Amino acid sequence: MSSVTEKKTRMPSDERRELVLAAATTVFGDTGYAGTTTDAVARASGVSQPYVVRMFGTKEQLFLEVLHRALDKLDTAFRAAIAGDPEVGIERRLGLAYFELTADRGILLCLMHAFALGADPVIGTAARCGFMDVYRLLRDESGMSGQQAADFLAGGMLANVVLGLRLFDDYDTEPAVQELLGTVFPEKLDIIRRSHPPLTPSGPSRTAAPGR
Amino acid sequence: MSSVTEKKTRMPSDERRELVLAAATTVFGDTGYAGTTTDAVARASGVSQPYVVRMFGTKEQLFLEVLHRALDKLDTAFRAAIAGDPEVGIERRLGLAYFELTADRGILLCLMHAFALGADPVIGTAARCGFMDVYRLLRDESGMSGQQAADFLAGGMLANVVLGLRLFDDYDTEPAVQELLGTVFPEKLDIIRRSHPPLTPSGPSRTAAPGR
DNA sequence: CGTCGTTGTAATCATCCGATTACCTATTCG
DNA sequence: CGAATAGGTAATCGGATGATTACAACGACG
Repeated sequence: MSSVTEKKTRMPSDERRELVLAAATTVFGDTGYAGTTTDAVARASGVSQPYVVRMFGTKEQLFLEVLHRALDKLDTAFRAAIAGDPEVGIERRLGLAYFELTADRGILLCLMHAFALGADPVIGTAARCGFMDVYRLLRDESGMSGQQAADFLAGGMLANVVLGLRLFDDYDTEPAVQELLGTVFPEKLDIIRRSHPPLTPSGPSRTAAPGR
Repeated sequence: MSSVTEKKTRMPSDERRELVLAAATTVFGDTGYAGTTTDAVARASGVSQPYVVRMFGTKEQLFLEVLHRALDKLDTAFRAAIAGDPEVGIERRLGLAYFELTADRGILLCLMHAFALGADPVIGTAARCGFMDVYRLLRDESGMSGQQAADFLAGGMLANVVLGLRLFDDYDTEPAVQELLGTVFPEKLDIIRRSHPPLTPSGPSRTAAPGR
């Protein structure tokens, strides 16, 4: 079995940690917090299940790190947009920043899953704080009014739902889906579409790793 | 132990079934599909765990029934709003209908959970169909344009997130929360607030039932 | 009354899954 | 080199959980 990426030398642990976090983001995004097993994260990362647990201590803490990472990326993207070219309207700048985030489904889907778990004492608290931080960022540093910020957030939430529902999978067969997606993503629709290929029954094959 | 609702006579099974569905809606809303156990649903319903399974066959089928019930209530409420007083603008009529639905957190939260599970072959399919049915209803039978319908949906999604996050719990302590909620729920804010009391650490005590 | 379908439960099973333990291997440092 | 530390896995455990089975209580009907 000669994989192309076969390595004799060991990967630095920081790098491996980030790799696991990225894989965990994808898996948690697809199956939610309670619905994903640490083993699934391990397989998606190419490491063993006990190692995932030992790296993060707990599945809950792993999810919290995934959540913080996602919120960080959102924060970074929005701040860059706010500091961007003032010739372009702020809403469009933010919208384009959001579009770039959709390239990684997991980031936005993990946020949605967290936003639906407000009743959880730990995850809910973190999610509330993160959400309000985003709102405050939009309202206080983008020059938007509270109403504008809320409207922008609302559009983002609809976009998240569209991603979570995998509506793109029905784009070709459902006219109403085409119309809706056209208004939710008025720009770059074809690009987003290409980065969200339909889910084949067997799933888009990632690198296979032996089971538990 | 003389409970007030102590009954000698047996409850009709249709009624009991609806009771279990309502309880399941609340529990699934709080902890999501994968995160809730059939035992939790049973305890919230006051019946035994095996009975819940036997009534619905499978946890998955139970959730599907909960989902359909929620979509039905949404459909019914929106159709009533569409047929309502034309003196009032359609958006306000629909908004008020949505407000009434918030009285039962579970309905909207179950929808959100389902909307985030698009990758699930069974639940995802049902969720996509239900969501698009709602969109088509708004676009085709309310007189709204596709853009209006999408905007209304976006506002609804933000409202759902606000409910899922339990932002009302922080209303008194966070000024930004007050401002945001004021713009998300421009009407009846105090009424919604009263129907969404903060979650005490031990949880708002429902009727206790013996564990498994 | 007796029997039969319906409504419901207690006990239990088989599986899954997060976590722990014990162990192995690479790398660093004296 | 040789010991020590960090990176990593195989094996396994214990509890949770969805589902099944066997059985009990109720109620209608002859």
